[in-house]
Amino acid sequence: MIAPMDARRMDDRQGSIRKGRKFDQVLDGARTIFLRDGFEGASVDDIAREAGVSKATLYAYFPDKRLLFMEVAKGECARQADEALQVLDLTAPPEVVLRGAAERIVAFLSSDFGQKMFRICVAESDRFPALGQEFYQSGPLLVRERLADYLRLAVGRGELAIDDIDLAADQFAELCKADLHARLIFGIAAEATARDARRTIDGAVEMFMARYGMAARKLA
Amino acid sequence: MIAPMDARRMDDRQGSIRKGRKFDQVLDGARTIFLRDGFEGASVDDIAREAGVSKATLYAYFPDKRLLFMEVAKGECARQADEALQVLDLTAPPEVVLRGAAERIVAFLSSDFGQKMFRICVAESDRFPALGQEFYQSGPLLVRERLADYLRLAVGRGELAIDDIDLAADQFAELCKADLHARLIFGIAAEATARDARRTIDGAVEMFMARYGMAARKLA
DNA sequence: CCAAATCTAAACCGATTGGTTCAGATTACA
DNA sequence: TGTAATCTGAACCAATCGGTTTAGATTTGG
Repeated sequence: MIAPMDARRMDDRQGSIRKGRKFDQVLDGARTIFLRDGFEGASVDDIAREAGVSKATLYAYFPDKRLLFMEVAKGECARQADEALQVLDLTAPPEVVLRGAAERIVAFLSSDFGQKMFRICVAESDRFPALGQEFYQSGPLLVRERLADYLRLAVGRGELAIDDIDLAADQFAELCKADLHARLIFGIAAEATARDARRTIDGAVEMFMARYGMAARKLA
Repeated sequence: MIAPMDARRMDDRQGSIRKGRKFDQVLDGARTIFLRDGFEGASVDDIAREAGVSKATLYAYFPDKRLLFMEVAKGECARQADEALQVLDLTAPPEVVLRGAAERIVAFLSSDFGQKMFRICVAESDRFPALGQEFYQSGPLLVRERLADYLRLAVGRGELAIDDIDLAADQFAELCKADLHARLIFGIAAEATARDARRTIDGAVEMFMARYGMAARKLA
């Protein structure tokens, strides 16, 4: 039951709203409960209990439930994005880079955190617009931008032929969901088997290369 | 304020649980409120008021809120699916058939109903598993099956070359979401412009044909 | 026209919620 | 040490919720 709060004691404490010493406890507890029960489903009392903090303290840090959730979501998405899209050798052939990217995307979609956060943000994003936008920007949009950066690189190298880079990036990300995402999100499958993942990833890479690889250009 | 309840007075009244004359009123009211407020967000009192019916009557038809929502979702999804995937000339060239299918898929994703139902089902599908499964079966799965049927046809005709038909169908459906679905779902864009829709649809058809069209086979 | 089926309105229940308040304990800091 | 900041715990609030009950009105069909 010991929360892993290692290297984040005095880092991102810029213009935030914290005042005291139990800031991290609150955030950790909130993350646990929100991920377990969703946004509406999570009660503030539960969060305070899990955090080992009085409700008064919690409300001293975060003026309301939404702000608290936003903070949790923001931090966690940034963390996931950082540690996911780091170690990719962008000089490798497109098939290799794309496969690596696909593996990371699939891993995120399949993860417990990815699924629950997606669910919550989708659910709440019309009565709570700021949340949807925040998630979109630090999720799908970020992935698209990184992918687009690489695609531009590969096009410059003559490895790929793409006119609408943004569209291509979105298409690839979307292909990585095929058959997997819906089954997970709607609870048809509890988790993605390695076989399913491989099938989707292979399919995505092959399709992308068929469309944008240089081999196809011989026909044009 | 007159609900359009035309040709469904004495049709699907098989083994259901109705007893009286205000069945349709309840369902119509429930649909309105559920679509406006979501599942958790909708209060049974609101539904009864909108339906012009007492709460006691409502509970005489539907033992609880979930059953009521399931009935609404089931009926509405079936209706949408029927009227959407009907008028397609399957003998036309693949580019044409696929474009037609893509247009319908995009239209559904962009529709108010499509968005709200998706949101609700995603949100509720882990604390309410039957709902997620019901939606998956009468939504994504149904689309995939119809698409797969057509693809098999086209492959038999020698117009396409596909080994994993189910995967191809999923890929196509997924490509139709590129850049559109996320922006709508997370409230970045209020609605899809005709230009955006065309871009996504063209992109999906071109990519699919590049991968599975007969032209590509010349290389293998 | 009467009796059975259906519907109504409103009161009611127990539970839960997000959020507030406050007197007093604990901590940090100088 | 002393004082200011921080934290506690529990009581409290108003509101909302899904669902039940009941006594009586309305409709239906024979």
